[in-house]
Amino acid sequence: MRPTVHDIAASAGVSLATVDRVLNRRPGVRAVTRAKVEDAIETLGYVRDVAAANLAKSRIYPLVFIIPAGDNPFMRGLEAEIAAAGARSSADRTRVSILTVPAFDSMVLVEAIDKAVSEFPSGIAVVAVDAPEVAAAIERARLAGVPVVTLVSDLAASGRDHFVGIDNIAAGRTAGSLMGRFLGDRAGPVAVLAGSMLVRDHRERLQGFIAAMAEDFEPRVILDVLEGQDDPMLAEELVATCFNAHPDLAGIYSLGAGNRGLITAISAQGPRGIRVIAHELISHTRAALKAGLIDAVLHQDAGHEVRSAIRVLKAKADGVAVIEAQERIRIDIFLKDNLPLEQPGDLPDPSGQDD
Amino acid sequence: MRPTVHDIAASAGVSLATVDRVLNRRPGVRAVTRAKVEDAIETLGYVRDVAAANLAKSRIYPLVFIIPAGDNPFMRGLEAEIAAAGARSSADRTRVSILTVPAFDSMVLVEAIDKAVSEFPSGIAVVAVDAPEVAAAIERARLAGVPVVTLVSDLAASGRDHFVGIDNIAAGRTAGSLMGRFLGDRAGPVAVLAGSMLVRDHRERLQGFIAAMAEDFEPRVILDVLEGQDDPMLAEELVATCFNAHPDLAGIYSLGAGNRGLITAISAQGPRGIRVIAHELISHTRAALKAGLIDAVLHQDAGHEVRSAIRVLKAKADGVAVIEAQERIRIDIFLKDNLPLEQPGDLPDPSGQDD
DNA sequence: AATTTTCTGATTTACGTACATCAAAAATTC
DNA sequence: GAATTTTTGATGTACGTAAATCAGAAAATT
Repeated sequence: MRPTVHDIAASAGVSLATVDRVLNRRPGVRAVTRAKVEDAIETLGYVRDVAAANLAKSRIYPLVFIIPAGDNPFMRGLEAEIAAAGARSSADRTRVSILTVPAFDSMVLVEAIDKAVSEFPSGIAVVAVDAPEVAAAIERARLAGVPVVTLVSDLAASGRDHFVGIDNIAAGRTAGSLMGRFLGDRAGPVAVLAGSMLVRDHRERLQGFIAAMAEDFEPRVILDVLEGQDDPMLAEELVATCFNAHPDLAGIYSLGAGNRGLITAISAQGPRGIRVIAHELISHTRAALKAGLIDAVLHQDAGHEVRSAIRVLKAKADGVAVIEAQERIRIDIFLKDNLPLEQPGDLPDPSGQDD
Repeated sequence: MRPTVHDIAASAGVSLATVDRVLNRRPGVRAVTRAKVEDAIETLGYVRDVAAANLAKSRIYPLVFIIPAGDNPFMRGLEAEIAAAGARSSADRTRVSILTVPAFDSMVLVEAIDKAVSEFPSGIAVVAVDAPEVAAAIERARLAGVPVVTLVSDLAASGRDHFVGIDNIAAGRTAGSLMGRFLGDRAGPVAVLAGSMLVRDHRERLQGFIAAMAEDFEPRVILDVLEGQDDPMLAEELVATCFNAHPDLAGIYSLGAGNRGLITAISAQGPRGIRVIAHELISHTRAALKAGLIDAVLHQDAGHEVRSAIRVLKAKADGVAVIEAQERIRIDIFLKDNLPLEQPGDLPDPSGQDD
């Protein structure tokens, strides 16, 4: 049996109340007594029974998720996963709420963070825009004692407690490596379609992609990045223009959420054997993968990210360690041959694959 | 606040004791009264607080893992992950024990299962050999009321409650698809190195590989499968012989655990531009991937599988539902560009990436 | 109607921790 | 050494559920 507070008290030769004072950092314990207790805790290997503690405290963890608004399918899938986690929330003593803010707008995001902090939640998860004022807001949250994790897109030099998301440089490198191999000897330049260079994940993917292409597949021209603002119409227009300007285009890497526009533009072209690698498995990319319009899709599992964010925030709130390996988010690579089954519960988009 | 048993009792107009009898299926409740209580449960949306219940029961879950012995690095990594989960076990009220049995030996496996069942654990996780006698043993476990999950390798038509592992047909298809694309126009046959056709996962990978190659990359000869029994020496010999017999060999798919032998044989050959796809990211395949000897590694995360098996067995023991998406094991695809960092804790092998 | 059997209620203890209160003891200050 | 302050002990209640006991009520049987 694992030791309890009673065992600690007996072993240290003090009362239960004193043990409690030490454990919960309550005042009124002499340093020598505290040391005795901590000694007993150490030697007996006591670990607090969190379930019992939470029961006694009847504690709940209010968590706030701040994510971009708009019709970005990945973000809507993320929102659905957050809601799904919220529906299960009674089981893990957590209550999640969702705040949506306009995409790529750091000032509104800052306001949202400050507002969330003012209600002293147990933790905040935020899809960050990479700007100094956002970092400052997160720093304020930290000072207020509210743990913050960044979700999907990270933030340079901020005090966030943890980043829940994939290694986007590695994702870009992977895309580059696959693109290089898929192209083989085929000549022609490669285009890159992004959402915005204001978000760190897009910048990092681009960086990784260019680096991998340069290292291993030398004489390959990579055209200037097309910024589609994750807007289907704009993305379609940019891609179509690019097709016209470069009849010998060999491949496209779509690293943002402009996939609907991309797919429309490709379909309109007819089969030209262009290699296409995209991000996020949603209904459109899934269909395009099956149809052979897209060769590979890199993916991050929104459900896993949400559950991971919740676990991490709870752990930070309790001041306990997380299982690092469990919280590392994978870069999933999907070909048409390893598509997961579509879940009935998947509303518009999410692919439903997880930890 | 979520409703408690007291609320149910009040709402149904019965006593706490009766509610308890209904909730825990104790005898001595008339059908009409039971209906009243269940009604109240339904309308109030009561869900039992598992933490409090476990506290009251001071219940622990003894779980048994039965895995192959021998120096198969993946299995040793699995064992390490089970041990790691065991070290954390106090937190989740579980106590795991490990039984190792000779690989590919169904009779010994049957004995091990029967022995485990005889001690009435809360659940059993077993790396199955696909044989009828094993299925029968699992059926006996079921009849004894012990939940069973198969781990890594599944079992045809058995009463196992759940399979924790990847979709091996999809894994084989993915390998085929990658192989086809990586080869491009390069001529020459493709070899397949397996461990044993006695385990279902190897059979299914082969099946998927052949199917994908046949469908999408038609005129490509796939040589007869080499069965290396997951033995480094034998595997090396088989591969070397194959090299000699087929100087124009274009690719190798290693779907079992014979990677050390494979890598030795490839290194001995010098650079011949053969495309190699292997399974399981362990120290050898990781090094070979970095060195360019292997092009891609398909992987299943042992840590995730162990945690998933524990979650599922606990859920089955409690008779509650699992989060399906969380328990789906991914097929990880690693290129040299998306290798996860090596964890200091990774003893010989496991790659440490998870849910 | 009397008896037996089956249900139901009331109550208590327990799980491991949190938290509050009040008294007693020890240490500190003057 | 007396007064004060700080530290410690003892005790009780609470969290939500499990499980047991015993008495009493209701139903079924005779």
